[in-house]
Amino acid sequence: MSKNIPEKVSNRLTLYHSIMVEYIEAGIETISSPQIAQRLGIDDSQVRKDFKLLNNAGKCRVGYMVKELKDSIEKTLGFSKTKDAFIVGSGHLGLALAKYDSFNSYGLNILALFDNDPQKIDIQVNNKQIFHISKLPNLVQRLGVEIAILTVPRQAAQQVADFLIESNIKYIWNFTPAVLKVPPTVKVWNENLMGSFLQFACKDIE
Amino acid sequence: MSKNIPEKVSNRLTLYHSIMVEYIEAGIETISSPQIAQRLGIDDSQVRKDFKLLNNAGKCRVGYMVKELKDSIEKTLGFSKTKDAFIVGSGHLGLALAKYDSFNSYGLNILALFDNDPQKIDIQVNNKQIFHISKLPNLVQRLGVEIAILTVPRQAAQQVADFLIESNIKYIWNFTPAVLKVPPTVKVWNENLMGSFLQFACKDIE
DNA sequence: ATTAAATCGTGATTTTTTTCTTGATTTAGT
DNA sequence: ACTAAATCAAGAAAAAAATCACGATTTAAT
Repeated sequence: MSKNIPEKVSNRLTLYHSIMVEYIEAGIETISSPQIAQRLGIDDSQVRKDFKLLNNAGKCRVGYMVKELKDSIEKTLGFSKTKDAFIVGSGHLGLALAKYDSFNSYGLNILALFDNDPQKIDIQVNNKQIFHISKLPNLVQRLGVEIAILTVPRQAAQQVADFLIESNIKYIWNFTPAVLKVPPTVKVWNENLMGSFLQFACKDIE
Repeated sequence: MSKNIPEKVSNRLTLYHSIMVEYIEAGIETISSPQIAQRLGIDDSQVRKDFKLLNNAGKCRVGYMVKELKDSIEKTLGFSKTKDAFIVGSGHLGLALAKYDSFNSYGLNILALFDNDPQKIDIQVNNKQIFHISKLPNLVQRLGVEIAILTVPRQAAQQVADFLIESNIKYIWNFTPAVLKVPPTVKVWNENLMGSFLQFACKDIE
């Protein structure tokens, strides 16, 4: 783990992982690189190169063991390392993410949500409580949480981010369209929903 | 438009766009490549190369006109081209996306939602109606919709995708973790939430 | 007017990523 | 056993992306 896997590779690995899950459900034990490549529309040597990173040898004329591949991907991407996180902003998106149980299988554990709207406080969402944002610094410290998932409105994003940083949050997964200003000690991942989609949609929709 | 802008560039362009919006709100009229580069942690020549694609000349010692840049980005990424879409799957994520008004400013227009749960039918979400999935083929044809946003559970994903394809949907924005099998005439964009995040989160969280 | 600093534009360089190629290996069929 | 087809492995080549470097230009300061 932490071999500093490039983003593109990590992306492909999760796609491979989904295919492995599907194959296991279907009771298929081996899979070949051309099979995977065709499914994803990429080159089969690309797939083999990626698997090389996992130190997972295949067998000529047969392919790779599905179960082993799945395990290596999980190990490499750290699915089993639990990563605690808070969702900050309990609007539609925040609530949807709180209810999105798939996060758990990737090791992302949502502990609680926050909002500044008094109406939302103390509501339970998928067994997670919504707290007033003022409670955040204390909970960050007590629970040692380093990751915040930011789902507040764009206008509030920077201000809330500043507050998170003050509260000692180290990683911000930014679902807002704002480009946050942060010190170098804090890492931001911009989840740029539209960016990639526009590319996809505009390539040939004229 | 459709200069076949690489995904990475398109991603950066949306980030630049957000910064432009911020600058306009702040009443700042010019912006320089080092300013932007520092904000995003990238090289300033990279920013200039990207702007080169927009045919938007800067001025030495001054920078670029914020308003012009914003307009060029919008034109290049096709914000003004309305792209109609259906949301298929009215669970938490589908509903959250239906309520996510930012889509509109990028030209993505959600016309309606679909589900197979009779309890959800006819509910209005952000002025969009939820229809039974059986109504989809007809509406695709009548409204000429080509894009579907797939937010059903993983187990149902392939089956629903097959139905969409039969119904003549051409672009699937796939929010499920399933890797869909589609014919070459249909394009899938996998919104791989966890893929990129894992990379971000695991790089130094050990 | 002169100088210094900031910035653009762009060609060259480097790095990264992808694709191509070839040889070795394994399996299945004859 | 022999042959043919599928597949992996790994190095070479090509393509794409990012960074570097430097001359030209503009502005501000002296």
